[in-house]
Amino acid sequence: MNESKDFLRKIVEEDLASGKNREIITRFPPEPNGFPHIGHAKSICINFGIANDYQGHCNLRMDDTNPTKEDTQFVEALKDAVEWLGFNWGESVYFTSDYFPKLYEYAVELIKMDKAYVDSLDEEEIREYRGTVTEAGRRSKYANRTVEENLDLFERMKKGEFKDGEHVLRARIDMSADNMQLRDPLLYRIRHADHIRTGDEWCIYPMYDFAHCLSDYLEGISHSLCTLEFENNRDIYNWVLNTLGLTSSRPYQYEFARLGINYTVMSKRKLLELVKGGQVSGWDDPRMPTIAGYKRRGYTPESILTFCDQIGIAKANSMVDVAQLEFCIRDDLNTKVPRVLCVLDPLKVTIENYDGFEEIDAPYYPHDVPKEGSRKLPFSREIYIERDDFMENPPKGYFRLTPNQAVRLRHAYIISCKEVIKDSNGNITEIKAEYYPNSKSGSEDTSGIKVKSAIQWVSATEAKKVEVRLYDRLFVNEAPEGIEDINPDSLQVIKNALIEPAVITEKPDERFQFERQGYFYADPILYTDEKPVFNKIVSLKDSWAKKSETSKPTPKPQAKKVQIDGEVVAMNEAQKVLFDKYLELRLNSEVANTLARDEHLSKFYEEALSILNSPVNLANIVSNEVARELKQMEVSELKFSAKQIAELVKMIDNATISNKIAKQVFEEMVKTGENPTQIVEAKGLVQISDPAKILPILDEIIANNPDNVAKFKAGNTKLLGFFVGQVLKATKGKGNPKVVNELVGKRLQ
RNA sequence: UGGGGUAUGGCCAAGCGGUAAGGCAUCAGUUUUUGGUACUGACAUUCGGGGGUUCGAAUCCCUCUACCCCAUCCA
Repeated sequence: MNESKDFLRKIVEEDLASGKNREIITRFPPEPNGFPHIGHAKSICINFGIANDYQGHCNLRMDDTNPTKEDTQFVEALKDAVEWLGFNWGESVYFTSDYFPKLYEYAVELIKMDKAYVDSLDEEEIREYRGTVTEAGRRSKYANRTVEENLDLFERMKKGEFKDGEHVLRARIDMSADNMQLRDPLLYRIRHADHIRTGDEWCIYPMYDFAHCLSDYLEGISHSLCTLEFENNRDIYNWVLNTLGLTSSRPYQYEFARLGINYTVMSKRKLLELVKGGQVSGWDDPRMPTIAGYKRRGYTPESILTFCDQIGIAKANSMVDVAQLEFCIRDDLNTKVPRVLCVLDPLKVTIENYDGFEEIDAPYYPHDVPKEGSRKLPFSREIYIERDDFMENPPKGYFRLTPNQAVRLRHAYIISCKEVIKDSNGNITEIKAEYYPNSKSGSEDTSGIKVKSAIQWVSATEAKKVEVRLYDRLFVNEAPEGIEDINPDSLQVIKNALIEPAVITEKPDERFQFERQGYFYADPILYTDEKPVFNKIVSLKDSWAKKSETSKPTPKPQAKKVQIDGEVVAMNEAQKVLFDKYLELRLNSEVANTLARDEHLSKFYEEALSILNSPVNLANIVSNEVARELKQMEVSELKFSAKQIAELVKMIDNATISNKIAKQVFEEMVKTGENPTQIVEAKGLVQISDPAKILPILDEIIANNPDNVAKFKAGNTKLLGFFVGQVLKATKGKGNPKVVNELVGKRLQ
């Protein structure tokens, strides 16, 4: 289906193909300090999904290195979430705390290597000494303690001889590193606190940067996949493993963008605020973006999985539209759940010409859902319909019941309105109606009456009273900051909705479509037969509601953003001299500019120029191709020389090869450092300019692509490139593109 | 501001020098006893802006701009 793979899977496939890894082991490493949300679901899908795809394994690991924040209720929630989503972590759940003894040993090892030291600055001093993003930091005076002192101090830290914050263990890296994370990062801190698993066994705890890479290593993780904000931490990740010499079959870290959804908050801190502040009923409130919330609301694991699959994996920060998630759950439930009739806001209808009672056999599933099953729908003289489904003065385009418009009762008869009863305030309290006896739904309908819609209804005496909870988005703002953006109407509890009896007595499912309204879920906690409670999972799409909305205020003005160009740094004297000289050599000013501003490039260019007097072509290839290579390495590391470039350009100049071939040759030179002439000879890359040789190839291509020929002739000139490309491909790049171009143009005129 | 990232339709997202995939949303139309579903069609002459290289650039080079991350004893 979808052939394109995400960049992580590409990396994995390359590593497998190159033999770097034999087995793919990933891990999902949450900190048990909150309930997992849909962002975690994305991470779970990535880590478990990739492991599954490549017959590997994914560890579930609780990253429990901070005893003051973690709690066992969260480890349970995490396990629930993974399990509910359908993934299997195998034998056991891992805990970073299981590695505390090993981690301690590694720390001692670093101290012995003099790569770590005990610092005794206080918190504020440490911050101060770290410097800022623009200023280098300076090393603490404690950094020059001897290895013996450090060993002693660290051991005493472990023994509990010091108070919280008195000392920390730090890596000795570089206090002036551009990457702030490398400014002697903390490895261990003292925390006299009870840990959820180790209790009071430890009073020093490893920091994330130290514990994570080593835990990965210890578990034999091959690919450590995390979110973008850890990009800066990758350097320490590598430093720790490299410094400890843990380099064979070690893990590597790759980062992807975390999930953002509009009208939703996704940080654990903010979610915790909602829970603590009582804005929601708990972590599993159906309005919460937590896995527990979605589960409680009635989302299926499949729908979440599909969603994660649809949004893709990339490195660009993005904000996914909630509509995408809603689509996934609708799409899933559409083919799965029974349709039933429920009236949320009942309006009484008395069918004056109907006496008696009957049970109508009604299928649970519509014609387009291939599932079997039906129930009995009681029908009688008094029924209830949705208040919205009657209008005394309807707008045009209204399909439901009006004084002049009949409507079908779904699965039952067609009725028309005879009289509207109102109370003293003018509110409609009842409709007197008539039914058409020969209009019964199905083959029995011989009435010939055409109605515009069918509406839901329930029989007054048989209907069951149910509570229905309607949820709207928790926030009114597309990018909510916090509780100030909360939607005051996100929860609407309807105490007296009426539902057909089969739903309660037969219980054909726990999820239903209430016809014409949406999908609903029997609340797994509150639901009882005496007092049924349903959560709305999601509305059905409603093109009528959209149409009848008061004309939208936003046709959006949106002028195109004017982009202001910044100042370009001026050239210095030497550069200016070069620039002028290059202009005199008739170089394009942009090329001259590129060359003049880069010392290495200009030197390289001058050297090549001294060998071959072809200033323009040399300049072009140096400022483009050579510049690319020089971005990644020093001149001295280049495998090719200026002399070879001159040789290459010479072949372009005398038309032995085309620019296209030159690129191919250049690539080879980059890899092997071979002489261009040799490459051309060895590969037979001399270009073909003879039309007599090209024409037959072109004609064959034309014959094989009649569609594209037609399109081209119809004016789609973009296809010129297609034909040229095809010919070039057929000649393995040797066709002279200029000639080919001309020929295609002529041939297809 | 130093460093590290990222920019492709309203929202995601493929694409890696040769015809701008796909999904969501939107808009039309067909089917429909759910204003649902399904189906059909429309929806980027252009890839953050500007230059350059090339027969040909979203893709290569130069440059500018915008946004995100890093200065927790959090992860």
